[in-house]
Amino acid sequence: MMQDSLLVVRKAALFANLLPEDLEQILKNARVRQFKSHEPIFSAGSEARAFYFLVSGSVRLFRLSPQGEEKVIEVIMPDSTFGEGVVFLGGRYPVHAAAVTDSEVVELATNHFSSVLASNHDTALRMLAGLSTRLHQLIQDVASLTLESAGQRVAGYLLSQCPPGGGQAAIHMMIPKNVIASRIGVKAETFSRVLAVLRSGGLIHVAGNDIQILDREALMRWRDGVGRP
Amino acid sequence: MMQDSLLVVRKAALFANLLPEDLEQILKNARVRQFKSHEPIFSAGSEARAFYFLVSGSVRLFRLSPQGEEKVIEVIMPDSTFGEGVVFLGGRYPVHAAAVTDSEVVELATNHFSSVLASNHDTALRMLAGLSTRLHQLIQDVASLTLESAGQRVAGYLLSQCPPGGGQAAIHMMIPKNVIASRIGVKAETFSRVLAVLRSGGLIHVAGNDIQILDREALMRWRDGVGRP
DNA sequence: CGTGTTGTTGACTCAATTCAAGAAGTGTGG
DNA sequence: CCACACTTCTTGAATTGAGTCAACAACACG
Repeated sequence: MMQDSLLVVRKAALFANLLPEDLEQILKNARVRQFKSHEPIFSAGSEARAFYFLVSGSVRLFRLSPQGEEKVIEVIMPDSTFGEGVVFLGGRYPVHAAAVTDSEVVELATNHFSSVLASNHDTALRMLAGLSTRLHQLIQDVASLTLESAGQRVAGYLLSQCPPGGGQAAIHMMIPKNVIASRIGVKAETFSRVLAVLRSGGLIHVAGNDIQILDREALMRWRDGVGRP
Repeated sequence: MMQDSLLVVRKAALFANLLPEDLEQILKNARVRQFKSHEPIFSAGSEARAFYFLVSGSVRLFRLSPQGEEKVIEVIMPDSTFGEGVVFLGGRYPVHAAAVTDSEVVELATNHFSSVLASNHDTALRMLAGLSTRLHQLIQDVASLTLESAGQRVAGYLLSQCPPGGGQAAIHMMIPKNVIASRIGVKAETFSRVLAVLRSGGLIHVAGNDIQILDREALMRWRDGVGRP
Protein backbone atom coordinates (compact mmCIF):
# COMPACT_ATOMS: atom_id res chain seq x y z
CA MET A 1 0.00 0.00 0.00
CA MET A 2 2.73 2.45 -0.95
CA GLN A 3 1.78 6.04 -1.46
CA ASP A 4 3.41 8.18 -4.09
CA SER A 5 4.09 10.80 -1.46
CA LEU A 6 6.72 8.51 0.02
CA LEU A 7 8.86 8.97 -3.04
CA VAL A 8 9.89 12.41 -1.87
CA VAL A 9 12.64 10.68 0.10
CA ARG A 10 14.56 10.43 -3.15
CA LYS A 11 15.51 14.04 -2.58
CA ALA A 12 17.83 12.79 0.15
CA ALA A 13 21.36 12.16 -1.10
CA LEU A 14 21.30 8.99 0.96
CA PHE A 15 18.74 7.40 -1.37
CA ALA A 16 19.82 9.00 -4.59
CA ASN A 17 21.35 6.01 -6.35
CA LEU A 18 19.30 3.33 -4.75
CA LEU A 19 18.03 0.53 -6.93
CA PRO A 20 14.23 0.73 -7.35
CA GLU A 21 13.80 -2.63 -5.65
CA ASP A 22 15.86 -1.53 -2.64
CA LEU A 23 13.93 1.70 -2.42
CA GLU A 24 10.67 -0.17 -2.54
CA GLN A 25 11.89 -2.50 0.17
CA ILE A 26 12.72 0.43 2.41
CA LEU A 27 9.49 2.28 1.73
CA LYS A 28 7.38 -0.79 2.36
CA ASN A 29 7.53 -0.13 6.07
CA ALA A 30 7.63 3.61 5.81
CA ARG A 31 4.80 5.99 6.51
CA VAL A 32 4.07 9.67 6.43
CA ARG A 33 3.45 11.33 9.75
CA GLN A 34 2.42 14.82 10.79
CA PHE A 35 3.65 16.61 13.86
CA LYS A 36 2.26 19.81 15.33
CA SER A 37 4.60 22.54 16.48
CA HIS A 38 6.32 21.51 19.77
CA GLU A 39 5.18 17.93 19.41
CA PRO A 40 7.86 15.40 20.37
CA ILE A 41 9.04 12.98 17.65
CA PHE A 42 11.40 10.79 19.63
CA SER A 43 13.20 10.85 22.95
CA ALA A 44 16.88 10.62 23.80
CA GLY A 45 17.68 7.25 25.30
CA SER A 46 14.80 5.43 23.68
CA GLU A 47 15.43 2.59 21.31
CA ALA A 48 15.95 3.76 17.74
CA ARG A 49 13.40 1.86 15.70
CA ALA A 50 13.08 4.46 12.95
CA PHE A 51 14.80 7.36 11.34
CA TYR A 52 13.26 10.23 9.47
CA PHE A 53 13.15 12.27 6.32
CA LEU A 54 11.76 15.76 6.78
CA VAL A 55 9.32 16.69 4.02
CA SER A 56 8.20 20.08 5.29
CA GLY A 57 8.41 22.15 8.44
CA SER A 58 11.37 22.13 10.81
CA VAL A 59 12.66 19.95 13.60
CA ARG A 60 15.05 20.52 16.45
CA LEU A 61 17.37 17.88 17.88
CA PHE A 62 18.27 18.71 21.46
CA ARG A 63 19.55 17.50 24.80
CA LEU A 64 18.17 18.30 28.22
CA SER A 65 20.08 18.86 31.43
CA PRO A 66 18.73 17.29 34.64
CA GLN A 67 17.32 20.74 35.46
CA GLY A 68 15.44 20.85 32.19
CA GLU A 69 17.70 23.31 30.41
CA GLU A 70 17.81 22.66 26.71
CA LYS A 71 20.63 22.71 24.19
CA VAL A 72 19.69 22.49 20.52
CA ILE A 73 22.26 20.31 18.80
CA GLU A 74 20.93 20.68 15.29
CA VAL A 75 18.03 22.23 13.42
CA ILE A 76 16.69 20.07 10.62
CA MET A 77 15.26 21.66 7.50
CA PRO A 78 13.24 19.98 4.74
CA ASP A 79 14.77 17.37 2.43
CA SER A 80 17.27 16.07 4.93
CA THR A 81 17.26 12.99 7.09
CA PHE A 82 17.68 12.87 10.86
CA GLY A 83 18.12 10.13 13.44
CA GLU A 84 19.93 7.98 10.88
CA GLY A 85 23.34 8.32 12.53
CA VAL A 86 22.26 5.82 15.11
CA VAL A 87 21.01 2.91 13.04
CA PHE A 88 24.09 0.96 14.14
CA LEU A 89 25.07 -0.52 17.43
CA GLY A 90 21.42 -1.45 18.02
CA GLY A 91 21.38 2.14 19.00
CA ARG A 92 19.43 4.48 21.15
CA TYR A 93 18.78 8.05 20.13
CA PRO A 94 21.44 10.36 21.55
CA VAL A 95 19.11 13.38 21.36
CA HIS A 96 15.48 14.36 21.67
CA ALA A 97 13.64 15.42 18.54
CA ALA A 98 10.61 17.69 18.36
CA ALA A 99 8.83 19.66 15.68
CA VAL A 100 9.61 23.37 15.77
CA THR A 101 6.88 24.25 13.29
CA ASP A 102 4.10 22.01 11.99
CA SER A 103 5.97 19.30 10.13
CA GLU A 104 5.52 16.38 7.81
CA VAL A 105 8.04 13.54 7.91
CA VAL A 106 8.55 10.14 6.39
CA GLU A 107 9.26 7.61 9.10
CA LEU A 108 11.53 4.76 7.98
CA ALA A 109 11.94 1.59 9.98
CA THR A 110 15.60 1.00 10.78
CA ASN A 111 15.45 -2.78 10.61
CA HIS A 112 14.49 -2.78 6.95
CA PHE A 113 17.02 -0.12 6.22
CA SER A 114 19.93 -1.88 7.85
CA SER A 115 19.41 -4.95 5.70
CA VAL A 116 19.58 -2.76 2.61
CA LEU A 117 22.65 -1.12 4.08
CA ALA A 118 24.33 -4.45 4.59
CA SER A 119 23.85 -5.43 0.98
CA ASN A 120 24.20 -2.11 -0.79
CA HIS A 121 27.77 -0.75 -1.02
CA ASP A 122 26.71 2.52 -2.49
CA THR A 123 24.29 3.39 0.26
CA ALA A 124 26.81 2.48 2.93
CA LEU A 125 29.37 4.80 1.34
CA ARG A 126 26.85 7.61 1.07
CA MET A 127 25.97 7.13 4.69
CA LEU A 128 29.66 7.23 5.54
CA ALA A 129 30.00 10.51 3.68
CA GLY A 130 26.95 11.87 5.51
CA LEU A 131 28.25 10.93 8.94
CA SER A 132 31.66 12.31 8.06
CA THR A 133 30.09 15.67 7.26
CA ARG A 134 28.14 15.71 10.51
CA LEU A 135 31.32 14.85 12.36
CA HIS A 136 33.06 17.86 10.85
CA GLN A 137 30.13 20.07 11.73
CA LEU A 138 30.14 18.87 15.30
CA ILE A 139 33.88 19.44 15.61
CA GLN A 140 33.31 22.93 14.31
CA ASP A 141 30.61 23.44 16.94
CA VAL A 142 32.85 22.28 19.77
CA ALA A 143 35.63 24.58 18.60
CA SER A 144 33.24 27.47 18.19
CA LEU A 145 31.76 26.99 21.66
CA THR A 146 35.15 27.02 23.33
CA LEU A 147 37.23 29.38 21.19
CA GLU A 148 34.74 32.07 20.21
CA SER A 149 32.78 34.64 22.18
CA ALA A 150 28.98 34.82 22.08
CA GLY A 151 29.21 37.76 19.71
CA GLN A 152 31.46 35.90 17.33
CA ARG A 153 29.14 32.92 17.27
CA VAL A 154 26.15 35.09 16.44
CA ALA A 155 28.04 36.83 13.63
CA GLY A 156 29.26 33.47 12.40
CA TYR A 157 25.73 32.16 12.38
CA LEU A 158 24.43 35.09 10.35
CA LEU A 159 27.23 34.66 7.82
CA SER A 160 26.58 30.94 7.60
CA GLN A 161 22.97 31.69 6.71
CA CYS A 162 23.92 33.99 3.85
CA PRO A 163 23.74 32.53 0.39
CA PRO A 164 27.30 32.51 -0.96
CA GLY A 165 28.44 35.45 -3.04
CA GLY A 166 29.37 38.99 -2.10
CA GLY A 167 27.44 42.13 -1.41
CA GLN A 168 24.25 42.36 0.62
CA ALA A 169 22.03 39.46 1.47
CA ALA A 170 18.71 38.84 3.10
CA ILE A 171 17.97 35.98 5.43
CA HIS A 172 14.60 34.94 6.69
CA MET A 173 14.53 33.15 10.01
CA MET A 174 12.18 30.22 9.71
CA ILE A 175 12.46 29.30 13.37
CA PRO A 176 12.07 31.29 16.60
CA LYS A 177 15.05 33.23 17.88
CA ASN A 178 15.29 31.27 21.10
CA VAL A 179 15.85 28.07 19.11
CA ILE A 180 18.58 29.72 17.06
CA ALA A 181 20.11 31.07 20.23
CA SER A 182 20.21 27.66 21.86
CA ARG A 183 21.65 26.18 18.67
CA ILE A 184 24.64 28.50 18.78
CA GLY A 185 25.10 28.17 22.52
CA VAL A 186 23.81 31.49 23.73
CA LYS A 187 20.86 32.64 25.84
CA ALA A 188 17.99 34.26 23.97
CA GLU A 189 18.62 37.57 25.74
CA THR A 190 22.24 37.60 24.64
CA PHE A 191 21.27 36.81 21.06
CA SER A 192 18.88 39.73 21.11
CA ARG A 193 21.53 42.05 22.55
CA VAL A 194 24.13 41.12 19.96
CA LEU A 195 21.66 41.75 17.17
CA ALA A 196 20.93 45.14 18.74
CA VAL A 197 24.63 46.02 18.70
CA LEU A 198 25.05 44.90 15.10
CA ARG A 199 21.96 46.84 14.14
CA SER A 200 23.11 50.04 15.79
CA GLY A 201 26.51 49.55 14.16
CA GLY A 202 24.82 49.61 10.78
CA LEU A 203 26.03 46.11 9.92
CA ILE A 204 22.58 44.58 9.67
CA HIS A 205 18.94 45.61 9.51
CA VAL A 206 16.31 43.65 11.37
CA ALA A 207 12.60 43.61 10.61
CA GLY A 208 10.71 40.85 12.38
CA ASN A 209 12.08 37.57 11.14
CA ASP A 210 13.97 39.13 8.24
CA ILE A 211 17.54 40.25 8.57
CA GLN A 212 19.39 42.21 5.93
CA ILE A 213 23.15 41.93 5.93
CA LEU A 214 24.17 45.46 5.00
CA ASP A 215 27.94 45.06 5.12
CA ARG A 216 29.17 41.53 4.92
CA GLU A 217 32.86 42.49 4.95
CA ALA A 218 32.42 44.43 8.16
CA LEU A 219 30.46 41.60 9.70
CA MET A 220 33.27 39.18 8.90
CA ARG A 221 35.82 41.52 10.43
CA TRP A 222 33.58 41.91 13.45
CA ARG A 223 33.38 38.15 13.79
CA ASP A 224 37.10 37.59 13.87
CA GLY A 225 38.11 40.63 15.83
CA VAL A 226 35.70 42.87 17.62
CA GLY A 227 33.56 40.13 19.10
CA ARG A 228 36.54 39.46 21.36
CA PRO A 229 37.37 42.81 23.03
CA MET B 1 59.03 -4.78 1.97
CA MET B 2 56.44 -5.24 4.66
CA GLN B 3 57.57 -5.31 8.25
CA ASP B 4 55.93 -7.55 10.80
CA SER B 5 55.54 -4.55 13.08
CA LEU B 6 52.85 -3.26 10.76
CA LEU B 7 50.59 -6.11 11.75
CA VAL B 8 49.84 -4.40 15.05
CA VAL B 9 47.08 -2.56 13.20
CA ARG B 10 44.99 -5.67 13.52
CA LYS B 11 44.29 -4.55 17.06
CA ALA B 12 42.03 -1.89 15.55
CA ALA B 13 38.41 -3.00 15.27
CA LEU B 14 38.38 -1.40 11.85
CA PHE B 15 40.71 -4.06 10.48
CA ALA B 16 39.55 -6.97 12.56
CA ASN B 17 37.77 -9.04 9.90
CA LEU B 18 39.76 -7.93 6.91
CA LEU B 19 40.75 -10.54 4.38
CA PRO B 20 44.52 -11.18 4.44
CA GLU B 21 44.83 -9.95 0.87
CA ASP B 22 43.01 -6.70 1.65
CA LEU B 23 45.13 -6.16 4.72
CA GLU B 24 48.28 -6.74 2.71
CA GLN B 25 47.06 -4.28 0.10
CA ILE B 26 46.52 -1.62 2.74
CA LEU B 27 49.80 -2.25 4.50
CA LYS B 28 51.77 -2.16 1.25
CA ASN B 29 51.84 1.61 1.41
CA ALA B 30 51.94 1.87 5.16
CA ARG B 31 54.93 2.72 7.29
CA VAL B 32 55.86 3.08 10.89
CA ARG B 33 56.75 6.57 12.05
CA GLN B 34 58.03 8.01 15.30
CA PHE B 35 57.04 11.37 16.70
CA LYS B 36 58.69 13.18 19.57
CA SER B 37 56.59 14.85 22.24
CA HIS B 38 54.97 18.02 20.85
CA GLU B 39 55.90 17.12 17.30
CA PRO B 40 53.11 17.86 14.80
CA ILE B 41 51.68 14.91 12.86
CA PHE B 42 49.30 16.70 10.52
CA SER B 43 47.68 20.10 10.20
CA ALA B 44 44.05 21.13 10.03
CA GLY B 45 43.12 22.19 6.54
CA SER B 46 45.80 20.17 4.81
CA GLU B 47 44.90 17.47 2.37
CA ALA B 48 44.26 14.13 4.07
CA ARG B 49 46.60 11.72 2.34
CA ALA B 50 46.93 9.35 5.27
CA PHE B 51 45.30 8.24 8.46
CA TYR B 52 46.90 6.70 11.49
CA PHE B 53 46.97 3.87 13.96
CA LEU B 54 48.57 4.73 17.28
CA VAL B 55 50.93 1.99 18.47
CA SER B 56 52.30 3.64 21.57
CA GLY B 57 52.38 7.05 23.19
CA SER B 58 49.54 9.56 23.00
CA VAL B 59 48.27 12.10 20.50
CA ARG B 60 46.07 15.13 20.79
CA LEU B 61 43.67 16.31 18.10
CA PHE B 62 42.99 20.02 18.45
CA ARG B 63 41.82 23.21 16.83
CA LEU B 64 43.43 26.62 17.05
CA SER B 65 41.72 29.99 17.23
CA PRO B 66 43.14 32.84 15.13
CA GLN B 67 44.81 34.08 18.33
CA GLY B 68 46.52 30.75 18.84
CA GLU B 69 44.33 29.48 21.65
CA GLU B 70 43.96 25.75 21.57
CA LYS B 71 41.03 23.41 22.14
CA VAL B 72 41.76 19.70 22.40
CA ILE B 73 38.98 17.84 20.61
CA GLU B 74 40.16 14.36 21.42
CA VAL B 75 43.04 12.55 23.07
CA ILE B 76 44.11 9.40 21.25
CA MET B 77 45.46 6.45 23.19
CA PRO B 78 47.24 3.36 21.84
CA ASP B 79 45.44 0.83 19.62
CA SER B 80 43.01 3.27 18.13
CA THR B 81 42.96 4.97 14.78
CA PHE B 82 42.72 8.69 14.14
CA GLY B 83 42.26 10.90 11.08
CA GLU B 84 40.19 8.17 9.41
CA GLY B 85 36.90 10.03 9.68
CA VAL B 86 37.96 12.18 6.79
CA VAL B 87 38.94 9.67 4.17
CA PHE B 88 35.82 10.64 2.24
CA LEU B 89 34.91 13.75 0.36
CA GLY B 90 38.51 13.97 -0.83
CA GLY B 91 38.81 15.45 2.57
CA ARG B 92 41.00 17.80 4.49
CA TYR B 93 41.80 17.24 8.13
CA PRO B 94 39.36 19.13 10.34
CA VAL B 95 41.85 19.22 13.23
CA HIS B 96 45.54 19.46 13.98
CA ALA B 97 47.28 16.40 15.37
CA ALA B 98 50.42 16.37 17.49
CA ALA B 99 52.18 13.88 19.73
CA VAL B 100 51.61 14.53 23.42
CA THR B 101 54.27 12.05 24.51
CA ASP B 102 56.83 10.29 22.32
CA SER B 103 54.72 8.19 20.02
CA GLU B 104 54.88 5.47 17.42
CA VAL B 105 52.22 5.33 14.73
CA VAL B 106 51.44 3.38 11.59
CA GLU B 107 50.71 5.76 8.75
CA LEU B 108 48.24 4.38 6.22
CA ALA B 109 47.76 5.93 2.80
CA THR B 110 44.11 6.87 2.30
CA ASN B 111 44.03 6.17 -1.43
CA HIS B 112 44.79 2.51 -0.98
CA PHE B 113 42.38 2.31 1.89
CA SER B 114 39.46 3.87 0.09
CA SER B 115 39.70 1.28 -2.67
CA VAL B 116 39.49 -1.46 -0.05
CA LEU B 117 36.61 0.40 1.52
CA ALA B 118 34.74 0.56 -1.77
CA SER B 119 34.98 -3.17 -2.26
CA ASN B 120 34.74 -4.43 1.29
CA HIS B 121 31.26 -4.24 2.87
CA ASP B 122 32.42 -5.34 6.22
CA THR B 123 35.04 -2.66 6.58
CA ALA B 124 32.60 0.01 5.46
CA LEU B 125 30.11 -1.10 8.09
CA ARG B 126 32.79 -1.13 10.77
CA MET B 127 33.80 2.31 9.76
CA LEU B 128 30.17 3.39 9.96
CA ALA B 129 29.95 2.03 13.47
CA GLY B 130 33.15 3.83 14.41
CA LEU B 131 31.96 7.16 13.07
CA SER B 132 28.59 6.68 14.73
CA THR B 133 30.33 6.26 18.08
CA ARG B 134 32.44 9.39 17.55
CA LEU B 135 29.30 11.27 16.61
CA HIS B 136 27.67 10.31 19.90
CA GLN B 137 30.77 11.30 21.81
CA LEU B 138 30.87 14.68 20.11
CA ILE B 139 27.19 15.28 20.82
CA GLN B 140 27.90 14.45 24.43
CA ASP B 141 30.76 16.97 24.42
CA VAL B 142 28.60 19.73 22.97
CA ALA B 143 25.90 19.07 25.55
CA SER B 144 28.44 18.94 28.36
CA LEU B 145 30.06 22.21 27.30
CA THR B 146 26.76 24.07 27.26
CA LEU B 147 24.72 22.42 30.01
CA GLU B 148 27.33 21.70 32.66
CA SER B 149 29.53 23.91 34.79
CA ALA B 150 33.32 23.61 34.79
CA GLY B 151 33.15 21.73 38.07
CA GLN B 152 30.66 19.25 36.71
CA ARG B 153 32.79 18.60 33.66
CA VAL B 154 35.86 17.93 35.78
CA ALA B 155 33.93 15.54 38.02
CA GLY B 156 32.45 13.90 34.95
CA TYR B 157 35.88 13.45 33.47
CA LEU B 158 37.24 11.81 36.60
CA LEU B 159 34.29 9.42 36.71
CA SER B 160 34.71 8.61 33.04
CA GLN B 161 38.30 7.61 33.72
CA CYS B 162 37.34 5.18 36.47
CA PRO B 163 37.25 1.55 35.54
CA PRO B 164 33.62 0.44 35.92
CA GLY B 165 32.56 -1.12 39.19
CA GLY B 166 31.90 0.38 42.57
CA GLY B 167 34.05 1.42 45.46
CA GLN B 168 37.34 3.23 45.24
CA ALA B 169 39.42 3.53 42.13
CA ALA B 170 42.79 4.83 41.09
CA ILE B 171 43.47 6.64 37.88
CA HIS B 172 46.83 7.51 36.47
CA MET B 173 46.97 10.53 34.19
CA MET B 174 49.11 9.66 31.22
CA ILE B 175 48.98 13.16 29.80
CA PRO B 176 49.68 16.61 31.26
CA LYS B 177 46.89 18.34 33.15
CA ASN B 178 46.72 21.25 30.75
CA VAL B 179 45.86 18.87 27.92
CA ILE B 180 43.12 17.25 29.98
CA ALA B 181 41.84 20.68 30.94
CA SER B 182 41.62 21.80 27.32
CA ARG B 183 39.94 18.52 26.41
CA ILE B 184 37.11 19.14 28.83
CA GLY B 185 36.83 22.81 27.97
CA VAL B 186 38.36 24.40 31.02
CA LYS B 187 41.48 26.48 31.68
CA ALA B 188 44.34 24.71 33.41
CA GLU B 189 44.01 26.99 36.44
CA THR B 190 40.34 26.12 36.83
CA PHE B 191 41.07 22.43 36.55
CA SER B 192 43.63 22.77 39.30
CA ARG B 193 41.20 24.69 41.50
CA VAL B 194 38.40 22.15 41.11
CA LEU B 195 40.77 19.35 42.01
CA ALA B 196 41.77 21.32 45.08
CA VAL B 197 38.14 21.66 46.16
CA LEU B 198 37.45 17.96 45.62
CA ARG B 199 40.61 17.11 47.52
CA SER B 200 39.73 19.30 50.50
CA GLY B 201 36.24 17.83 50.44
CA GLY B 202 37.74 14.38 50.92
CA LEU B 203 36.28 13.10 47.65
CA ILE B 204 39.61 12.41 46.00
CA HIS B 205 43.27 12.17 46.84
CA VAL B 206 45.89 13.55 44.48
CA ALA B 207 49.55 12.53 44.36
CA GLY B 208 51.35 13.75 41.28
CA ASN B 209 49.75 12.13 38.30
CA ASP B 210 47.80 9.63 40.37
CA ILE B 211 44.32 10.36 41.60
CA GLN B 212 42.44 8.16 44.04
CA ILE B 213 38.68 8.36 43.95
CA LEU B 214 37.83 8.03 47.63
CA ASP B 215 34.05 8.32 47.43
CA ARG B 216 32.60 7.68 44.03
CA GLU B 217 28.99 8.08 45.15
CA ALA B 218 29.71 11.50 46.58
CA LEU B 219 31.59 12.49 43.44
CA MET B 220 28.61 11.52 41.31
CA ARG B 221 26.29 13.53 43.53
CA TRP B 222 28.69 16.43 43.35
CA ARG B 223 28.71 16.21 39.57
CA ASP B 224 24.96 16.44 39.18
CA GLY B 225 24.23 18.86 41.96
CA VAL B 226 26.85 20.81 43.74
CA GLY B 227 28.89 21.78 40.71
CA ARG B 228 25.96 24.07 39.92
CA PRO B 229 25.44 26.23 43.02
C1' DC C 1 72.47 22.76 39.38
C1' DG C 2 70.67 26.14 36.54
C1' DT C 3 66.94 26.36 32.80
C1' DG C 4 62.58 25.32 31.10
C1' DT C 5 58.28 23.18 31.62
C1' DT C 6 54.20 22.06 34.30
C1' DG C 7 51.22 22.83 38.19
C1' DT C 8 49.22 25.63 42.10
C1' DT C 9 47.27 29.53 44.35
C1' DG C 10 45.68 34.36 44.96
C1' DA C 11 43.61 38.74 43.51
C1' DC C 12 41.11 40.98 40.14
C1' DT C 13 38.16 41.46 35.92
C1' DC C 14 34.59 40.88 32.81
C1' DA C 15 31.45 38.39 29.45
C1' DA C 16 27.46 36.38 29.77
C1' DT C 17 23.86 34.96 32.58
C1' DT C 18 19.91 35.69 35.72
C1' DC C 19 16.08 38.24 37.22
C1' DA C 20 12.62 41.37 36.14
C1' DA C 21 9.58 44.18 33.55
C1' DG C 22 7.50 45.46 29.69
C1' DA C 23 6.76 45.54 24.36
C1' DA C 24 5.42 43.36 20.32
C1' DG C 25 3.33 39.98 17.95
C1' DT C 26 -0.18 35.84 17.25
C1' DG C 27 -4.25 33.44 17.72
C1' DT C 28 -9.04 32.51 19.73
C1' DG C 29 -13.66 33.22 20.69
C1' DG C 30 -17.43 36.24 21.72
C1' DC D 1 -13.63 43.65 15.08
C1' DC D 2 -11.89 43.92 19.51
C1' DA D 3 -10.47 42.07 24.02
C1' DC D 4 -7.89 38.60 26.25
C1' DA D 5 -4.55 35.27 26.84
C1' DC D 6 -0.26 33.56 25.39
C1' DT D 7 3.96 33.22 23.48
C1' DT D 8 8.03 35.49 21.76
C1' DC D 9 11.20 39.26 21.90
C1' DT D 10 13.68 43.27 23.81
C1' DT D 11 15.91 45.99 27.21
C1' DG D 12 17.74 47.24 31.87
C1' DA D 13 20.11 46.21 36.22
C1' DA D 14 22.48 43.19 39.15
C1' DT D 15 25.14 38.98 39.77
C1' DT D 16 28.62 35.57 39.10
C1' DG D 17 31.42 31.70 37.09
C1' DA D 18 35.32 31.25 35.07
C1' DG D 19 38.83 33.62 32.95
C1' DT D 20 43.18 36.66 33.11
C1' DC D 21 47.35 38.13 35.10
C1' DA D 22 50.95 37.31 38.12
C1' DA D 23 53.91 35.10 41.29
C1' DC D 24 55.73 31.15 42.91
C1' DA D 25 56.34 26.03 43.76
C1' DA D 26 57.51 21.63 42.06
C1' DC D 27 59.51 18.98 38.92
C1' DA D 28 62.22 17.15 34.89
C1' DC D 29 66.34 17.05 32.41
C1' DG D 30 70.48 17.77 30.02
